[in-house]
Amino acid sequence: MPRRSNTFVKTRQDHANETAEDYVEAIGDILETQPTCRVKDLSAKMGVSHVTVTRILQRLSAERLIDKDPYGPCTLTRKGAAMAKRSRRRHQLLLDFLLHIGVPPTDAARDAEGMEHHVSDATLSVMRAVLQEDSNRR
Amino acid sequence: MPRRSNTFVKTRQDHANETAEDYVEAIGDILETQPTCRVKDLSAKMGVSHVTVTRILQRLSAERLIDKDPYGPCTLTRKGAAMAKRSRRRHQLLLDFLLHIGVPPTDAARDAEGMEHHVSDATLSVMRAVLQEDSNRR
DNA sequence: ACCGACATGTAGCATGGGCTACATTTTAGA
DNA sequence: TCTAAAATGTAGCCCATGCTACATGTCGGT
Repeated sequence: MPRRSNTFVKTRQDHANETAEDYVEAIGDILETQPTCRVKDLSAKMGVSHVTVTRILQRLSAERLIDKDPYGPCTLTRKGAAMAKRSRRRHQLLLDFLLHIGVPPTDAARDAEGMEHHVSDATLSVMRAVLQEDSNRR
Repeated sequence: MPRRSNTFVKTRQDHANETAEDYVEAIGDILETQPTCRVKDLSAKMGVSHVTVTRILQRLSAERLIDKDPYGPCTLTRKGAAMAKRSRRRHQLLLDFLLHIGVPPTDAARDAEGMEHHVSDATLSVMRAVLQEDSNRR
């Protein structure tokens, strides 16, 4: 996924980080609705094979974002939980904003997923401000 | 780049399409400011090595998005120009919207780059509507 | 006309994320 | 308890995108 201009060069590392955020967030979501998060839960949620999930979980584990034993469920470390929380907030704010300006829920949900990793803090702040302003107004 | 939930599974194909759009749009941009678009122009603009550009241009050529001879400059085919135009509009609309709601120009530019491929037509329509509405209002 | 500098192409490697096929472990039910 | 099904892991493949190092083509100036 290339980026234009001298302002920003996207590396594989960035890419891997996005994936990490996606998975950590997904794990967080799952752990809110059920006691454990298993490979099969993630493969269902992410729409990929269990093999892909397994490999990615190995990386997350190496990066100390999750704890996981072979054949066991996974849990978030403090670090992982923090990342999940940040990611979740960002995601939620984006979704709220899209809904607020009138995007149909289905599209808003999909777009929020995709845009999540590409929205700067500056833009998020503006979105938050717009939401607050308009909620005060009524 | 994984996607969540049953609603959407991102494939390698999607990925390649994004890259194609990015490059075709970049070629279009370059051809507006200079008579020819060369590999080195693209590698500078995209921030990658000339090798990466060369390989991607081969794919674009195979897909009939560009015309290119070895060691020569590249031009957009009708198909490529159409894709570039669509991409450009989308990009511009997104950028205008971000600026409109008050995102600082530098951040807006970066975010528009990243979000471009993740914003649905539904959301773009809403953004267009917001822009028009507010321009009428004043 | 040639030669050197620059542009472009090619070989070959890495990494990430996708898969199928097969191996192993867990676990539930007979 | 023991065995079959389900879950997970491993081997090994594909493709996209990134790179460096090296090979080849182009072009301008002497």
